[in-house]
Amino acid sequence: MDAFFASVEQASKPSLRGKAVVVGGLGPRGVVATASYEARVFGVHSAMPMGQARRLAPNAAYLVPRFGLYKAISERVMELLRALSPLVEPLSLDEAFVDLEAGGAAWDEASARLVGTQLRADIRALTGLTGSVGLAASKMLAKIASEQAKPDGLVVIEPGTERSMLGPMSVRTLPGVGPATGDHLRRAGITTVEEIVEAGEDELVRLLGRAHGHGLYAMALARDDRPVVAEREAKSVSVEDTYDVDIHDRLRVGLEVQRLADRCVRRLRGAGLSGRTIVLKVRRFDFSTLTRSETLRGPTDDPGVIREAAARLLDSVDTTGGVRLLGVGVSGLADYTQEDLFAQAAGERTNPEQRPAEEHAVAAAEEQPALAERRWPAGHDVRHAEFGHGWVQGSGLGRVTVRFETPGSQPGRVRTFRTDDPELEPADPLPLVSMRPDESCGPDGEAGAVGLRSAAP
DNA sequence: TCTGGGGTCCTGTTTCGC
DNA sequence: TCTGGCGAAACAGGACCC
Repeated sequence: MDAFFASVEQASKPSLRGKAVVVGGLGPRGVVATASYEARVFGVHSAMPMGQARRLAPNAAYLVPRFGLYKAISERVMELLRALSPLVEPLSLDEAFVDLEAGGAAWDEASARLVGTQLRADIRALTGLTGSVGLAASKMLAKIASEQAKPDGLVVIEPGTERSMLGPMSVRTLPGVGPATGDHLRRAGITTVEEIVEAGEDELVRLLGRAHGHGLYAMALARDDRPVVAEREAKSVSVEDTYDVDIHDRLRVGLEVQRLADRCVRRLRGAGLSGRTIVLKVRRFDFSTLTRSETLRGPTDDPGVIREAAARLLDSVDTTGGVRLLGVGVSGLADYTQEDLFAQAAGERTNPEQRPAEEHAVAAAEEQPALAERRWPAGHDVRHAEFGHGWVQGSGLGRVTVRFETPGSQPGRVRTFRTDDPELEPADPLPLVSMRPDESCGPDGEAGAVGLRSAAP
């Protein structure tokens, strides 16, 4: 489901359908998460600085992402996939591999095509969104097929045709070849997949190192026997913040690191995990990034222990000149168990009486009272006592502008209120698909990328 | 008003324990 | 007791992905 976030926003906001929509961070250092196809026409694409996007498409709608809503929709689609096979490997909220052979859902090209077509119809009926399907004998090829299929299509790569299809394609088509590797290969005179094959495995290993070299050579030959893995356990948990302006005050840097450590602990505990290695990440004013890590004697989820480790790590970092980003992470994860207590004792940190106070501190660090404009993030749903359901078009200077419409309605009218208007309150998103089956509310031209893996006959 | 946030994997180097 | 060697962890950085 490519342009997934933008598609969801268009589906839930009738006035945005057919229009340029950009979802991403709206602060001075935000970047584009997803641009609708209409916005891409202006040259806007993901990972682009928001400021640049605004220059290219000044009249687009700019919205903050609503992960909760995207996640809920994603889960419904994943359920559809799991009905096809127990082997479903989500890559992100909007993409997954399905091993159709393992599920017995398909065994040859014809049956796979049928399953793919039905799946796309089901996704549309269930969510009102369109998804694309790529069918092939391996994960790599299914992924390439799904890229070709979007928007709103289905592509099959037939066994036997893989090599000739890949040959003329850019090396950048292959998963794992980004800007750096692409440049590296280009300097060696390699720009297409068949040139990788011609260069030979030894040359690739020489250029890129063992793992990457071998892997890429195999990919170029369309050899990929990586299995679809249903449940992969998380290996790390981290949080990070980029600040609107660089932080110079060392004291403030320390405080932010503590806040991040607490947030990280909340996520860790929410997932029922603890971890052994604490990682501090610092991006300095000049965008140079460094990490410092420390490994404890055993896994912990104790906020005091993690805060102190992060603080120690910060001691070894020079922050003169200012920092633009700070992050705290935990890796070396373990399921949260009793032996934690032992680990903490071994880590000679916390005394038990301290713990309740720390728990309290973590709870109290819950999101701070928001600023007036922060209460009305662009794109979020609201309800007005008189005018009903709508969404925030923009806010500032004590005013908030709301468009009153719902997924099933006609494009609605806009009204402006004071940010402290008592009749206005935040609301939950409405379902995208209305109960009436004859009411179509598909977003326009949205692409999907559900990679499917089918059996080679 | 250039460059997010949350991850994974790999590599080269250093450290540590036996 | 000193030293060397070796392998496993730890550590730091970088590339990549969505």
